[in-house]
Amino acid sequence: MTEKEVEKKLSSLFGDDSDVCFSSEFCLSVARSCAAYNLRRASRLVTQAFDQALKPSGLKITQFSLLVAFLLSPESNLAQLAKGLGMDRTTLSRNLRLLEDNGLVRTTPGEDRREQKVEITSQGKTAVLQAMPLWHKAQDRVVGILGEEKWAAMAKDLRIMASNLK
Amino acid sequence: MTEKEVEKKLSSLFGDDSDVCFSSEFCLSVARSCAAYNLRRASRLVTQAFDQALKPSGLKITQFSLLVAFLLSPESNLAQLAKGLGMDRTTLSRNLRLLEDNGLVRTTPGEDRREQKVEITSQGKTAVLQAMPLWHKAQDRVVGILGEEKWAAMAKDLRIMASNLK
DNA sequence: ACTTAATAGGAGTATATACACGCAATATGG
DNA sequence: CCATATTGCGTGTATATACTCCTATTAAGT
Repeated sequence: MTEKEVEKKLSSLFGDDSDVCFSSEFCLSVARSCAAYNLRRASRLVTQAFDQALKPSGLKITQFSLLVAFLLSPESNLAQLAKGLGMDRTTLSRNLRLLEDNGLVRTTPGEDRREQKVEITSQGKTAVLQAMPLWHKAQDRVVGILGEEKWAAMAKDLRIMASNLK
Repeated sequence: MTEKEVEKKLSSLFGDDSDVCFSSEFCLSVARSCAAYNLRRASRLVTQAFDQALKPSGLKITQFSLLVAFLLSPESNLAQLAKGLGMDRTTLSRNLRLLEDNGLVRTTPGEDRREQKVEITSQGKTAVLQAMPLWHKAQDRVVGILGEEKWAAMAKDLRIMASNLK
């Protein structure tokens, strides 16, 4: 089947919409409005900014965030943590193993022997302390783009979106 | 060196701040304000929502976005596209290869024989057409959380952040 | 107590992402 | 014209992410 025949078949299947669908205007409106595209792009760029800033500490922003999360919820098991982080359980497991291999956290079985409890090590604490001023610098830079107020509003809305999708 | 000795060393290195730094209050304020954490979490959850919705089409939201981007900028080479997408050049290359392996796009060398031009195939167009109503459904669901207006404002701010970090 | 849920977590596989490095083609300065 | 710089892109490696299936442990129902 030639390309033109396919085009005709598409037209018969989807009607005149198929032309509209491939128009620059339509594609542009999809790209500009798409929640996933806009969030993912910003997320990529912000992640890069933080990772570059954190480089001297040897941590990536994902790892820094995890360590702070462990400090915040030392009693949680992995599933609870994953839920709070809006992250798949298995993703957390794997990110965790990396931190463990680097000696930043320690995992111990809970009383319920199915559970794993996570403890931050002194090495992990040192890393967080080293990273903290670097984090501040990146945070100031990124937040400075919109200004404190707008960022606070966006952060609030991001949390609302997250809590509605969990 | 025991854990306690490490704690003491940390205190002498960083002063009283090290205690403050590990307090729940402080960690909570970091987690609540961190641009990377908040964006990444929302991005993960929104991505999951779109991926689930798009499942019947066989596309992930990343692939759908790329196809729409190719439709929008058929003249761009990979580096230009990557810049527009706020994505590393090599990431785009690899995501592209996947689409090519699945027959959704075709790459041809440009006149400048260093360049690769990307063309969407008829199979790719069919996939986009199939995915479009599914995308709409996910988009409506996600945007509905905040409402059209707030989402439009957030999308605008996300673009501002992105353009300032590129 | 025994059977059956339900729960906590890991392993296999696949995609998404980026950095460091290297190669080929083009552009540029002399 | 040639040497060098620049540009466009691929590969190797590492991390981040999630889905599907699997095992071990505990909870619940009878």
